[in-house]
Amino acid sequence: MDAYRQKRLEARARILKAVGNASRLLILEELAQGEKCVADLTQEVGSDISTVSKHLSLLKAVGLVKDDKRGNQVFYTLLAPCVLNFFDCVESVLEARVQHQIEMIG
Amino acid sequence: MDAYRQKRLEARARILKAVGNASRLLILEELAQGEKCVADLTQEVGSDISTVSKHLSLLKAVGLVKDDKRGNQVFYTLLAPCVLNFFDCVESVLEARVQHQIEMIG
DNA sequence: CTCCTATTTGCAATATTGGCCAAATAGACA
DNA sequence: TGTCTATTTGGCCAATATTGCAAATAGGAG
Repeated sequence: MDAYRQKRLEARARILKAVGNASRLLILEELAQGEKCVADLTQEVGSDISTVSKHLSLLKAVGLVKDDKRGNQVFYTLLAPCVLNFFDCVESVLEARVQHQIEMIG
Repeated sequence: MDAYRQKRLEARARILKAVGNASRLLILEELAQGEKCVADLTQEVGSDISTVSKHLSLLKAVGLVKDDKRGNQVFYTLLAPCVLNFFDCVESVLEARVQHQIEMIG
């Protein structure tokens, strides 16, 4: 495999890995409704605020969200609405698997 | 957050996590062209065949691929063509980030 | 059955992740 | 300036993930 393909795969994997975590998935779902500050998201996620902050900085690093500092709060915005399509696809995979399991039983 | 939402997020995250790995991403790209056996995929990935086999069993466990044993070979097939849309979305995120960096420089 | 090939599984080493706590930073406001 | 609030960063630990090697398994051919 050539080095270019390798780099491209790694770049893609980095983004997908960022989405592949329950807490970050929740954050993305929340941000899909509109911008929110770290404290609000922390309320939803239920982890320590420092943990949520790190999740957000990872999402920002891969380009999925952007931040906007206003006063002493930081508001995060979803930059890639297409991640919502991810969710649909993933949902269909889940349903297909359930269907498959039903067939195995029956 | 209610327990149902938690479970749903974890199930989704499990699938997305499976995609968020360069080797598995390569495997999925290869399988998008049609079914392949473990040895063929190993050739592409460049890791040990046991490693590739483990990647495949993970992809199968989350329902993204299925396997079909024929003779002494095992052929894997992509079950969720919609993951290809992931790739488009991820690509657009990558491009947007590059664009953003250009703006920062300029 | 024996041998050969393809794949999977078990194990151990190493790397990465996710979490909390504590400390540092940044901004608002007196 | 000092204090309060919001967020980020650094350190650390436990849990999980990734990998390769070696051994086990499964199927085809002689």
